[in-house]
Amino acid sequence: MKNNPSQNTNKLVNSLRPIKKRTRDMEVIDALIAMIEQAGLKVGDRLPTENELAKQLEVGRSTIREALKAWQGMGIITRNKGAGTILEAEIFSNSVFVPISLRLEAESLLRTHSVRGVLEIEASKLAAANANDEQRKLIAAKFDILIDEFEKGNDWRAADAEFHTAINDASDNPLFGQMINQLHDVFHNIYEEPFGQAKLGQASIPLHRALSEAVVKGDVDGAGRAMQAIVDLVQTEVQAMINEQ
Amino acid sequence: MKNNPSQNTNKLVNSLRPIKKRTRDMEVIDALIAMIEQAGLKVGDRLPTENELAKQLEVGRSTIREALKAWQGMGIITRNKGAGTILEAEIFSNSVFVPISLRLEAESLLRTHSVRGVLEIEASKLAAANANDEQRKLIAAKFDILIDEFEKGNDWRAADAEFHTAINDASDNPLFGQMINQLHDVFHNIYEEPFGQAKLGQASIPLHRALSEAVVKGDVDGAGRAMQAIVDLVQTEVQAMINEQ
DNA sequence: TTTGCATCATTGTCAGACAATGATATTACA
DNA sequence: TGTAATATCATTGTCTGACAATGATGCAAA
Repeated sequence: MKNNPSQNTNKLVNSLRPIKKRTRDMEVIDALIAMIEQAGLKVGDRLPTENELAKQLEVGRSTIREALKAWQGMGIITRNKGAGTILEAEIFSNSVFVPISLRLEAESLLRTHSVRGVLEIEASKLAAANANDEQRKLIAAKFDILIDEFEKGNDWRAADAEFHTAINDASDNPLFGQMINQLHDVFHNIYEEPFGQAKLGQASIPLHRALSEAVVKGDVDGAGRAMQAIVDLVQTEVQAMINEQ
Repeated sequence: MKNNPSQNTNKLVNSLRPIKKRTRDMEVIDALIAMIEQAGLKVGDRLPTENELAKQLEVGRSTIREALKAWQGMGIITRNKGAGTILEAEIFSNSVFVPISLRLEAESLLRTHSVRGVLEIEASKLAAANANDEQRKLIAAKFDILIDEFEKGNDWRAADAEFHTAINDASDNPLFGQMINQLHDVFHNIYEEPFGQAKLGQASIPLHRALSEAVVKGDVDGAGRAMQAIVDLVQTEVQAMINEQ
């Protein structure tokens, strides 16, 4: 083996970062983000039509369409033939999107639930530690609503979601809430397909009292244990449902 | 207020699920998935050209392009002008995508790291509990490589990634590994932009020995503690880097 | 062995046309 | 007057054909 320059050049090359290729529709995306920020468009608002955008940005309509298609794939917008294009998610100039793919199977029910459980337990502990007075009051109030709906025999799922959202918001790390919500959606997408819409978690509602109280009084370990108990109970429900099937 | 039917209809309506609108490019996507599964295409393989796909599926090329654009937005494929379209992620007929949005800022560094930390700690504990002999051997071997590279002063980041991947794989829940990897990517995307490519985590490498040993010998609590120590150390590094800046 | 060049294949962009559909206004009818 | 059917329009979905821009490949030249 002779004197080989490739080793040296490799080290040099490794210190380089790939040059970003900027295609036209990336610039369209940037322009759209700027437009949305400047116009103050909120979730649910309608975007300008494709033709308007094309004329304004001086590009072809197909280019606009391809850019919008990428956003549609990421769930940022929805498009309706005959109607228009609706903004579905908050978007900022420095946003980054992380797509995670899952396979929809019975087993992934347990998997998503167990990952979500880990995150929710941590978020509960953080909430117990970090929540301010206002947030603690909100959590207590959401719990009252939840237990009220539950005891009246109403559909408590919306109240349950609000209760958990209040806790996740109080964790001081919005990423927990985001990921938990996404996993929640996936979870329900999975089990509603093959299993119909069972009210999973019914038995765990009474356990929420301990969670609420622990978070409100700042008992970090207690919050963790309470949430753990809820997660465990739901898991046995899921397991039973899978076995039945 | 007269007899109002909306209350009753609401209850009925709530039990319905939205009908999925099937547009043409969704069917193109389905056909593509079937094609990829049937042809056994792997990550890194090239897809047929747009013209071929259009002719084969008897749709216009623009329809093919829009379908591919959606996949591109989700990171499933990359497309290169002049070259072709490359498969970048495994894809299955029952995959579902979870997009998560983050803002690129210093604080989200800490946030992503803390969420990732929670997941990695749990994955380490699961690995200690569930790994089979083969996986334990692999983890030990990956650790040897890592420490070797580290002591030689080489770039240890690839070895580090392989070590953690071995642990995550042994957790028996692939979702942990998936989400951890995605967060890892986000983390590095964020900090490489404003901070250059610092070798974050350098000081934590020696701590990996305790983690490796605990996982290999099945010490669940020990694995959790070791991973927690690593996470904490990296967090202080990140915090210091942010403060410096 | 490397460099420069010609050629080809492939994706990117554009324009124009028509179809399909949702929203809205108008009309007909009870 | 209120409701249902209808007509009209705006908007997205799809197709066709064309050309531009670029990466890959093979060949010749240095």
